[in-house]
Amino acid sequence: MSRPEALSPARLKDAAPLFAALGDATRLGLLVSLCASGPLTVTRLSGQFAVSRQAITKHLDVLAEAGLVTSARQGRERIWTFEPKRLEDAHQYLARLSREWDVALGRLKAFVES
Amino acid sequence: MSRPEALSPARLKDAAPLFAALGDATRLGLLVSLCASGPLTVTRLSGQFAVSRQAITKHLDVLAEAGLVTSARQGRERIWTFEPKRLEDAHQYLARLSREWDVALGRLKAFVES
DNA sequence: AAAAAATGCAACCGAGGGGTTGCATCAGTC
DNA sequence: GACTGATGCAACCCCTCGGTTGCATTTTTT
Repeated sequence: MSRPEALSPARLKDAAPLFAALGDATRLGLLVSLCASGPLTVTRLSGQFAVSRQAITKHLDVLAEAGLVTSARQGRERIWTFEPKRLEDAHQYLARLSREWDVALGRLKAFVES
Repeated sequence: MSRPEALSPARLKDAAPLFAALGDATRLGLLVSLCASGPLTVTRLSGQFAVSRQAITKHLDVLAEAGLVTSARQGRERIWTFEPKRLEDAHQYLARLSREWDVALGRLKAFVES
């Protein structure tokens, strides 16, 4: 059993694809759009970017694979929706790293003062 | 003037490379090592991973480019140190996105109730 | 001064990422 | 049923990424 805060290699393998999905300006832009304007279709989204609709589709697929968006067919169009859960996961990873660093600093301080 | 919380395209262009640097399991592992064990050299770090020293060097260069680590020559070796500032930046980006979403939800709620 | 350790530099390689274009398909609309 | 709009699918292209190997360079150490 590992503490829930531990940053095990297994956790890293889960975190990496998540951050990778966030590591593209167009994809971040898509998330912002979906956050601000609410659920949208591909064609509507691609109107806001300088790339083709198919390129946007691929980006949305990547975001969906990472769990950052979901989609649902509705008649002849597909609606894409932002999914805040995974964003919280990403936040947790960063918090854990940060905490690990603080702990290390504490150890160093204790060592210097001893 | 844009509010400091706004997620402008300019901010996204800054955030994307940062998240991209975090989007690799080996690089996340390097950050964890540097956090937990304190500043280390390349050879010492590469001992903990299954890839060559040169591969680790490239990863460290990527992390340095993103501002997540710094390095300093010391005699015949180079010491790599974790840099917590940029991690805080990443955290801020996520928080802004999350907040934007909450605002949108609030608007939706107000609309439904009107 | 010679050997050993730590790093730097450069070329190369295969896979995947981001983008495009063209065409097929499917669902409303007149 | 014919037309139009929104997607889906597939092939292709170029370039970056992660990784390798081989060798040069710089500092210690003996």
